[in-house]
Amino acid sequence: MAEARTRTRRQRVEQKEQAIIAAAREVFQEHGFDRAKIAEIAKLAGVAEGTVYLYFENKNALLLAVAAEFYDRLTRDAAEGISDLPDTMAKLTFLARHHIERVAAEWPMLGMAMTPAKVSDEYRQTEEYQLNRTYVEVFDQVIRDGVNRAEIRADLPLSVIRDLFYGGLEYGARTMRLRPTKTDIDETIANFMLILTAGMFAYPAQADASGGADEMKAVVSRLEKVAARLETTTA
Amino acid sequence: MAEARTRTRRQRVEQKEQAIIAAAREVFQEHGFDRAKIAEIAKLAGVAEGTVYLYFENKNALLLAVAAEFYDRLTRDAAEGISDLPDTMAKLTFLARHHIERVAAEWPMLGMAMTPAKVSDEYRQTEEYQLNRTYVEVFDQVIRDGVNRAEIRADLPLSVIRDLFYGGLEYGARTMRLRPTKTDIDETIANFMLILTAGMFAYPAQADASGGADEMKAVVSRLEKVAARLETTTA
DNA sequence: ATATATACTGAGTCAAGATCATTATTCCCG
DNA sequence: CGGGAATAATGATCTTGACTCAGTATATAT
Repeated sequence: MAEARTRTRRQRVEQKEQAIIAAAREVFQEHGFDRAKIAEIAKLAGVAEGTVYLYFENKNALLLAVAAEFYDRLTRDAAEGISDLPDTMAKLTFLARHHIERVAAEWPMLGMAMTPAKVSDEYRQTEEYQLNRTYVEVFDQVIRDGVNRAEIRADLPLSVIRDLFYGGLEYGARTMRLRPTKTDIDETIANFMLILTAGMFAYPAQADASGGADEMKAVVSRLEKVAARLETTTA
Repeated sequence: MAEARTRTRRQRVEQKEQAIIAAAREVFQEHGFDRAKIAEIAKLAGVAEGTVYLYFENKNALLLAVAAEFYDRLTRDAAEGISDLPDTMAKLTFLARHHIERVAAEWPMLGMAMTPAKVSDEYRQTEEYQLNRTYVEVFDQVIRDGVNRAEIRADLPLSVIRDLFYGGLEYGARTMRLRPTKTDIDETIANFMLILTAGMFAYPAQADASGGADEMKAVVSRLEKVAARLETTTA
């Protein structure tokens, strides 16, 4: 009896917490962190301003709660998405696409929260760090597996691979967001993976067994696109 | 005479502006943007709080002025540093080192200023964008040269290469900053370049029989000419 | 020397995050 | 039930810091 009532009370409390988080997500999404006002969040959640501070220490903690939900989904979906894929290449391609799509959608809001301003040990004790670490662990495991399966070179530090992968994706997502003409996400990811797998240099290692036919096709294709664009622009 | 007096007045004014910028740099450096107080900057610069607003529209404009100085140095040093280097590999290695060292030193302060919060066309009209674009142009030119010299694959969009390079470096710099044990910068850069040049996959490098190599060069050459013309026309 | 223009000042305004004394609600038990 | 203890919620109030502006000082021109 007391059990049941306590539970319903806790449920009510948790429901209110969820309402606040949901309101915060919406307001952060619309205005960005700095311009979002606690007053608006409170109003949208149907509580008084002071109530927000009963549930969250401050505005940052509120952002963090929103980020935590986001990361949970992100991590779960990443782990789920790669589970049935056959090899490292397929897994990484999936992760790249998954990341770029999610990040493109929510980075404007979350970037602030997740970009570490602190230093060293201090940062490692933040919740941001833990969230990020859990997420990135999915990627790390793919790479470790890849090394074991002899699909990935064993002489590269995992951290360098990881930084290149996610750093490149973050910038790539930004570029896509800023481009007026929509860039093709599949093509971007394909090129991204191509560099990571085969390198960008034109050294002998570049070509596959087919004697460079694929690359030739790619170049010709780009040539045609550029030429076409040149015609329309100057015409 | 009037000339001279006008000049000395302007000099005084510019000197004061410099004093404010210098003070701002110091205070931003110490506390980060959000926690930096205009009051402290004004005091350090030896002017009243209101005076700061005669020189800069607001706190953001002040940060931007600091960023502009930083980018000017950064761009100049980058262009200078690569001028005598023999090939693309050497140039990129230099740029990577140069970037990671500078960014590691000042990103905590400047990251906020230079990370675009806005979207699309709006962002392109900001000064941040122009500063960044000028800096990155040095890199872009290295890549274009590399393609012309057949050192870089011609089938990759420049933007993807650029995003991977600078995105990877930004994350790499962050990792080095956060690592308690100092990681070796030379080793990190070497690994970074290794992935970018040769890829991280363990596939056997299948050398290209030179069949088709000449044709490829010819196509690439034509492509680049067309692309160059396109750029000058639309720029 | 005086008038005009230019530069500077810092007390005051305002917005928004955070606090806390007060009020409302829920729960427990006689 | 009913009253009182615990818990939850409120919003007026406080605080901080970016920004303004009416007034003052300094420089320039005639």
